[in-house]
Amino acid sequence: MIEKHLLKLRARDIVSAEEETAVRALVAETRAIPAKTTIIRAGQRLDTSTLLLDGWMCRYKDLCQGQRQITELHVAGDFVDLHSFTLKRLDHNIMALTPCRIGVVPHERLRALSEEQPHLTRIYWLTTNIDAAAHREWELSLGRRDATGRLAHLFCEMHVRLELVGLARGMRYMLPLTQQDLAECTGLTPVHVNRMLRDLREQRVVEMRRGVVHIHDWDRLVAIAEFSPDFLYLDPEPR
Amino acid sequence: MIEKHLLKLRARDIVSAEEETAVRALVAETRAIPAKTTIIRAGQRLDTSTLLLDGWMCRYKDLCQGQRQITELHVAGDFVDLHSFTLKRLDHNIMALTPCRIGVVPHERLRALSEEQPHLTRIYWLTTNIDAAAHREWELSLGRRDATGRLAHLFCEMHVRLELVGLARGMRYMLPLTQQDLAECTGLTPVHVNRMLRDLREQRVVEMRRGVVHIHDWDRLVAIAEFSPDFLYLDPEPR
DNA sequence: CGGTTAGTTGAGCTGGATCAAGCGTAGTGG
DNA sequence: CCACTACGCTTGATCCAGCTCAACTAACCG
Repeated sequence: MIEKHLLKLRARDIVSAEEETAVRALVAETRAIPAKTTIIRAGQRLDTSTLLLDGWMCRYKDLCQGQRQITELHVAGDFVDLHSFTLKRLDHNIMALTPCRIGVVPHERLRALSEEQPHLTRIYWLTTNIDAAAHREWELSLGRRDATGRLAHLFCEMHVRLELVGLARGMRYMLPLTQQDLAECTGLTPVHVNRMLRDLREQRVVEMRRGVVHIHDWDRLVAIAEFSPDFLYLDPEPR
Repeated sequence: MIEKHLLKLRARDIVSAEEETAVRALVAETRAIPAKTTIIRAGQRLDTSTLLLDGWMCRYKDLCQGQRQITELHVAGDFVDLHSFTLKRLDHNIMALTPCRIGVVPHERLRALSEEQPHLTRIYWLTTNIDAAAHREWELSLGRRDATGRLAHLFCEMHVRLELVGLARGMRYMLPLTQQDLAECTGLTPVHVNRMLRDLREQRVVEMRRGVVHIHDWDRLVAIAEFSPDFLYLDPEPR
């Protein structure tokens, strides 16, 4: 099930057979996580990182009156907190949105990798930089796109990312988020998310029902979102 | 003038004398940049990175109707686009806000460093992860803080970051941004920024006049911003 | 079949946007 | 030295996208 992770890496650079072996050797154990569990809290000291093998997770931050902002979504194949290897503690929480299977990667293995595998280290460095690019794209959404644009952009982004790991079937994919979750991604209220989803549905652009997104008109969706996949860095290049 | 950069690194980990030599050897040439110049455009292929020695720069993204979002501010000592080493081209533009002096760092030197200096590589990886943490904090601002909170948070963040490199004098520091620039950082309009600055001034919390920020009441400012410096990772730890 | 959670809709409100005008000051050129 | 210009700051009036509050409905589940 680490296959999805390898698909992600290979979309960005060549991974040799030996490197693949090194990647496979990272995971010390796998674990099941129930839905709606916060597995990592901000500030907590960490000595392992989490590779998401199956399910959906998110990073989020809270303000003291309970307002929550989800800063990134994670799908199977994502290294959810690879950055904790250098940061040692996180500035955000990590929560399972659905039941998940994770691979636990001890930091000492990453450290050994960083001493012995400079190329693979650059690839992993790259993946954290791609995470940051997604954060920037979300900053643009939150700061400058209107409500419909934010939702449309999220649907575009997730379509491309899921297709990459084989989790989209044509113009349809699973997105097991509630409207509350979508609101926390987009900086809106659940009520307004609901209305904007209705608009998009009535315009026959996208439809989201019981955790399934169905894109009726990709071009219109891209136009509404002003979506460009550049920030996902999907052209493999030697690093 | 690379001293400020070393101050930043040493706030996060121990940098040995040899490593310091390696850092100093990164800069191939220095260059002066006039104010209001976009030095790097999204998509452009890069083979050098930019170390900001003096002045102010920002990363920004545009939507097609001209709405602009600044995604991060940079001060002297920051490695403005270290991430271009692994990304090869950026998803955002980089602009000088003031006249700047920069150090040009060829990617081949970073590549050699990544082959020969695993510890320093981890430190630089860390600094790009701290950049990402700042992006997350801005996502929280843009998504969930109100206009006053966003401005207050920006003033807190810049105070801490400037103090670190010796650019704050007590509760006063230079912030050479126009109200238009502040609006592009905070996802607001210049008019609304102006009004919220007036509020903060009349409440005797902060004052910003002709590019100088003067904090009258740090505790109130922190409370309005719900500011915590955790996302800046200022406790040095071995990586 | 009753309880719980998520989605839907309506009515009214408000934070921040928009539009427009005026002001202060630094530079520029005559 | 003053007129002129340009740019950034300030303020007022009005508008609207998205929020709040509240009630209702649909789906799921033990």
